[in-house]
Amino acid sequence: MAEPHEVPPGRSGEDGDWAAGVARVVGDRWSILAIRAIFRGIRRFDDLQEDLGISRGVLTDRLRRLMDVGVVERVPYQENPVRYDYRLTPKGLELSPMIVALLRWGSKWVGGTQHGPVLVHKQCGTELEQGFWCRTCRTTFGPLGVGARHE
Amino acid sequence: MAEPHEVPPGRSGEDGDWAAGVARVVGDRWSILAIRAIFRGIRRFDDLQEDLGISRGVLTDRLRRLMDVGVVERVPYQENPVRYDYRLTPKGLELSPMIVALLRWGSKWVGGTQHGPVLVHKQCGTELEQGFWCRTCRTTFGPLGVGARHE
DNA sequence: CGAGTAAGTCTGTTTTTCGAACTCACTCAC
DNA sequence: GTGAGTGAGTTCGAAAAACAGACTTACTCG
Repeated sequence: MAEPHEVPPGRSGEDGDWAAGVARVVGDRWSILAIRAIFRGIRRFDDLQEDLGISRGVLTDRLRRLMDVGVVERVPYQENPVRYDYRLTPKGLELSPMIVALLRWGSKWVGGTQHGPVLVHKQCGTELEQGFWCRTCRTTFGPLGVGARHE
Repeated sequence: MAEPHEVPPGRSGEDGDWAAGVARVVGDRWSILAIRAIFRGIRRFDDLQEDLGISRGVLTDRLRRLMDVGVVERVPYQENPVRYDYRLTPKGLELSPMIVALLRWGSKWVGGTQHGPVLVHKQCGTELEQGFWCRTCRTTFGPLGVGARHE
């Protein structure tokens, strides 16, 4: 397997905004794990804290950061006293291809013997494949079929 | 848009190995950026250091870590003195769906006005789509079509 | 009243991260 | 054969972030 040089030319340093924005989301271990936890339906501060095994201060900070970036939102589910649900915004929900890619990669390469849950097409139960799809050629393809074009 | 609860049941804390393994790869801002840089063809220590704008000590550490995990390998391209190319292993190359997902998400949501390079199907130049593919139904689908099955 | 719950904040200690300078082993130009 | 350059690191002290766990606030329920 060769490396696909052609993916994105230019210096990484140039897109400081890309790096800055994306790093705030996947730039540390807790952010992705938190997104994954919310993605799977855990919504409250204490539940997240216990599920992740993260210190409360750091969780506060990460959630605040994810809200700043607009990936997570906090909606009150009661007043007096105010209590919140954390949920993914549409922007956050669109991270799912990334989460799924990570989940699949993890279960293939770091799972050891016990594989985690297998992801399937809900309608028919077939194990899903994730890949790139060309609408014109009506075909799927892997990493080596990817090129880049500048706009 | 609703949250897809059904993705992975169980506690996040249970899969300590998943988290541990995966966190070593995407668990900090430099690892993903380094993988992305190598993915795009940057291979040498000094080039990586300049491209990423990372401190040398941290780069040394990250590369070592990625080698430990087996995502990156170091191959000598000369002796006397020994000098190395860093490249992705097959395991590392298979992170490309994740990288691509991140690239696309980033260019949609954090790019601002200037969009980065558009990823295309190399054979025909059509902008690629990334999604989930069901071999049985011969169809692509989005995050809400994903379910989970335990093995 | 006392216990419980939810969502944090606060504190002092350990870990990471940082930039910048330094090392080592070699090559190439003069 | 001396001086400059290169590639791949290592070492240093200072600054930032992460940690566990106790505390706070504001309610409700028995």
